[in-house]
Amino acid sequence: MDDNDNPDPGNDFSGDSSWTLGAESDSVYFFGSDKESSILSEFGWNLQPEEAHHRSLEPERFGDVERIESSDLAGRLPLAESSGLECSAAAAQIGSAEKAGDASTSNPSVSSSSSEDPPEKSTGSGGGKPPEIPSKGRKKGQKRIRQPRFAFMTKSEVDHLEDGYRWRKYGQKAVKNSPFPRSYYRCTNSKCTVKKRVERSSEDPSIVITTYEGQHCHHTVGFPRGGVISQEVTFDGRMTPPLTSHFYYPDMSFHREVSHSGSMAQSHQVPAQAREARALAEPSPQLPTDEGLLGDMVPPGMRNG
DNA sequence: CGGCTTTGACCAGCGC
DNA sequence: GCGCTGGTCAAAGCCG
Repeated sequence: MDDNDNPDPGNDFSGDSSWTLGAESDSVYFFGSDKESSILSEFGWNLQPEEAHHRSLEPERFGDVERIESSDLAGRLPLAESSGLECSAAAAQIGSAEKAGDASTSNPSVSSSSSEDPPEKSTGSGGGKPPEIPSKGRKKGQKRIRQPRFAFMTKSEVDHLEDGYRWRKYGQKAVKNSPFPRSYYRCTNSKCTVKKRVERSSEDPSIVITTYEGQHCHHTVGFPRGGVISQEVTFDGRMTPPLTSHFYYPDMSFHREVSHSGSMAQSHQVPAQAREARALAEPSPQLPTDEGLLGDMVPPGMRNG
């Protein structure tokens, strides 16, 4: 996208509103604009510039994350848990609400058009056909539909954090401006379209940036590999280091900072509105542990299990 | 043998 | 229109 030597426009705080606070974040938290301070303070956030900078990631990597205009905030916050939705339907429904500027949540293509649906692989496209068709799987002309994402940073020595779900790696790419490759994972559940990207921060190699896309439509499988809770907690058999993650919930429009010190229940600086939204979506602040790491991370609206 | 990772190639989107 | 980059595919190989 940008040149290596060219300072990332996203990192340029003097730039305009293209900069967003959350790595994955939304247009709500603008840097370098009046919007920023007003909205942040409205949410009860009181970020110092340095802190904000510290929290920020390279936005260019997350530019495709759903953006939520502040005016749309109220409508997006109570992204209710759609417990009854089918896997693909749930994903498609969410996906349909974004990307397109129209943001009309009533997309009739809900059940059929999600390009992220399993059929993409199993049926058509490159799947069973001999390499006759030049296109490698994706239907041509069909827009890739992005599902809501959220990202969080975790100080951890292991790249792939155990989160209770099983993932299949389907790709790895070198990323621009980073010596570390980015890995692409997909949920092994055939009906689940959730993906995640894992990469290390180029600025702080000890930080793992995990980006989830989509919504699980099933429960965790427990902790299959090793049977213990998240690797970073049990790493080396002890609770070291005290993990700190920064969460960015573009869809929820709030951020949460969690200290992993035994319990992950500590939340700081959660905007009041967001807390309200959370309260609406989840009856109990104490999530059942069978949700695994994700259970405590994923905003209620993004879970569907 | 099934599941998973690796890896090179392909494709779409975006900025210039 | 072109080039760059991110994202995905799928064949091949590895491993339990």
